[in-house]
Amino acid sequence: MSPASADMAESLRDFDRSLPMSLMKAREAVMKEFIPSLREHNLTPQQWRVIRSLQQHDGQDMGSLADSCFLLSPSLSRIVQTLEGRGLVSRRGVRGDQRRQAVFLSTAGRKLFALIAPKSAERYQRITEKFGYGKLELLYELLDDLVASLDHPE
Amino acid sequence: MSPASADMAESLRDFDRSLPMSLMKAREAVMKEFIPSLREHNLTPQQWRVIRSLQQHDGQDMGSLADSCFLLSPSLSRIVQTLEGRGLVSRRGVRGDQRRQAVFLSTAGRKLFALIAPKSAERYQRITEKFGYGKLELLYELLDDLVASLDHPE
DNA sequence: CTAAAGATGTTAACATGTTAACCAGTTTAA
DNA sequence: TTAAACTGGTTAACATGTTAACATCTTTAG
Repeated sequence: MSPASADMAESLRDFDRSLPMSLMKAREAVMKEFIPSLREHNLTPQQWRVIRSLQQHDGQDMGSLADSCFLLSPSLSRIVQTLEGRGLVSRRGVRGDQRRQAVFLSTAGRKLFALIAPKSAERYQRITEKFGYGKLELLYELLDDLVASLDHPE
Repeated sequence: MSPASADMAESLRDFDRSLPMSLMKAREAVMKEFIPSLREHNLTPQQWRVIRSLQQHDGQDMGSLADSCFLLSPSLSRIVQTLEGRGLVSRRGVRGDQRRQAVFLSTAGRKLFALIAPKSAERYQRITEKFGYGKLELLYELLDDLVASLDHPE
């Protein structure tokens, strides 16, 4: 093997220690706690994010819903269509701007939220206990800090 | 609004503060630093993970490759097929066990790695500087710790 | 007022995530 | 030894991630 390629291999972090990888693994581990109860109700994590967001602010348009759920518009379009097909949400044009569509949680959607939310809260509680409240807060801070550091390239 | 649903909404963390969400946002922010240089060479982050892993341990079989890249087998199957089609990797049956396929980086694959790796290392360097080495190490520790906490449910 | 620019969403196309089903080769146990 | 169980890997089907193209409606510049 040439010295050049050996040097380059070493200049990269160990494979199992790359930052995106570690963040992904942590996210997977956390999600694993929530996904089973969502699957019982045939919901994906993304669909659940949309429902949760609507529960807090009903009638958001697609744009703000995409922002609050951290989803790209194409994904959100499909997800809302699916939820609409299942009767969990409905849409209505916004008067005054015919481009906008406001999305509303249906009664069935609200019922489903009420069914899942307690379990979800319980899982959070368990994670907080297992990991430690202080460390969890520290982790949130570091993550926010990291995003802020990278958001301002100048 | 009924008191019950209000309570449930409050019992969940603020929407923009859920743990999987924060981890995902941080990962997105970090990936944003690397994706452009990968896209210049028509590589996805996952394809790059496979190439990096092979650069370190050439000739891994699909199973260990999936483990080291943190990919599920179906995803890896497709990715290796794509890379094979582009002539970046090749496969060979393992003598002694006709189920296993060993994957090797081709000369073209090694060349591509050598082209991208320095930029990638440079990005890591920039991230470390912007965020701070100490905080980065602390973050790694917390993430590992979190995964370990959740891996042992008992 | 009207054409250009901008905003809001959707569709298309391709890659990955995820679960289940499946196939072929290997190991194990009766 | 041979059928059952296991292992390594692929394929299928559906949902999402991602970029680009597009259709509409709205605003704005001239």
